[in-house]
Amino acid sequence: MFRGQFLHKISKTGRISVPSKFRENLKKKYKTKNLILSTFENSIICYPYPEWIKLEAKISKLPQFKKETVEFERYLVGNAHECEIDNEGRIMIPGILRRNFKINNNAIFIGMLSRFEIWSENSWNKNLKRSFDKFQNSREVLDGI
Amino acid sequence: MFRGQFLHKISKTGRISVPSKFRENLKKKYKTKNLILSTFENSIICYPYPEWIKLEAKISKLPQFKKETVEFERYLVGNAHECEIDNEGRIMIPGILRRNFKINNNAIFIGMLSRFEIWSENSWNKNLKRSFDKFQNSREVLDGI
DNA sequence: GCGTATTTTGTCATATTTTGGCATAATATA
DNA sequence: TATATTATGCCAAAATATGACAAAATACGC
Repeated sequence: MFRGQFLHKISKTGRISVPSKFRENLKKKYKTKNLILSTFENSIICYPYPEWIKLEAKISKLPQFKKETVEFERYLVGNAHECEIDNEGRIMIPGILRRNFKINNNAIFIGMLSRFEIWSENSWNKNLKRSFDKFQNSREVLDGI
Repeated sequence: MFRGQFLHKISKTGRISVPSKFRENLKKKYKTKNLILSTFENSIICYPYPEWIKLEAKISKLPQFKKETVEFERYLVGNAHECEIDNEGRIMIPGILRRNFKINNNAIFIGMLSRFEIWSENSWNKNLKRSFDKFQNSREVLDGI
């Protein structure tokens, strides 16, 4: 499970090291060094490759010419970049994602159990504030399960 | 599988390099350098040659005189251009397609699993905004699948 | 606390990918 | 047929990604 929050630096070439705890989980649970980075709200969302494949299997069954499903596919798959963790434990975040999310210096990794997110420090801080306000509501969701 | 998003430049003569990841996939999975480009919504849609052949097989089973299917066929098949990836990894986008989609300087490649799309930067950005609004909803669709 | 091991970061060299330019070939147009 | 337009092949520059190594920072055991 991916848990917790980590602040890491990005190199000029767009490389950033994945938190070692996340790497450990990837290895043990998923037996992979591969991630798919895609986009969700204001962050980059990272799926272990096997998790993403499950998702993709579903997507590939959607109709190819129906407007809504095509838009959805375009969005989700069109933003999905595969990347491999190197020997130093780093990934390269493609330039286009870095630009889209204005991730320059520091980034924040957020564990989300079966996946994790990467935020620019700025938007995380903004988001955090909003989240705190909403938190009171969203926590009640759990009580319903 | 074709995934991700890539911003590339078009030469004055209409050539553009196909993202190397896409080329890799074409080689491994389809063992071809040939694409069929056609039109779909506001973009150029690109099929690996073998995928296009499958599509043609489906299309040929459609009723031959039904208004909607004929129009669809005319649109998709009537705009289809075959093209080959050259030694530098580039294709030539036929002038007629470039003009139709106002693709001048930059173009964006969008991976769509079994195929990919080429957008002018402008219309992609416009489309992106619309999609963003819908995304929150469409993503929840996945939870239901 | 201190020393050791691990993790994260920085830097450099190399390889790959993308782009630009130009000369020639093919095709269309007058 | 001559001319303009468009397409292709080839080479090299520029931009970007990757691999390897080592320094700095952090975590961990005692």
